[in-house]
Amino acid sequence: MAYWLMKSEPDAYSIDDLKRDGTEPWDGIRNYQARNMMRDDMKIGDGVLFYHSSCKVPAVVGIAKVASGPYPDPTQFDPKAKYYDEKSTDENPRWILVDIAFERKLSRDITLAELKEHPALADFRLNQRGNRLSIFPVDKKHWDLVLSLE
DNA sequence: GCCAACGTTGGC
DNA sequence: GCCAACGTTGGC
Repeated sequence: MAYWLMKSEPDAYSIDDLKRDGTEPWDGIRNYQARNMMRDDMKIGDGVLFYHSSCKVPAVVGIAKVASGPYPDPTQFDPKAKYYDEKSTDENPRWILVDIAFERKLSRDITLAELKEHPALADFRLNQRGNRLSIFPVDKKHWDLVLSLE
């Protein structure tokens, strides 16, 4: 079983939204590296740290899991959707996603500031400069460490 | 709102 | 294939 971190802006889609919905197609990802991970590497049951980005207090706020295999992001085919891609076709879809299922909220938010303070997390991807990727793999040791702070 | 990082686009 | 311009992400 592998572990991942997925970012979401809480104004757009928060951990409470995922709790309400239960399962959510992770649409709107328009970055090839992130797409490739969803398409090739994420397996049903993998653990996901749910992270709130671009907000007042960036933090890991919950745990989710991968809930489907890869399939085409439907928003790429909808001309009215924000994520419409005119170059994408049914035969050759460009954007692939997986479903994410709510598991639980953390008993408290683990803030980015707190993660940065932890010496053993210096090589955690979230703490590194220029980290813009919205999905990335998490080492088990980092997964365990982050959750040990809860 | 600023700025650093970095991905994408398009001219050549 | 190079690289400048531009757009986006995301912390602060």
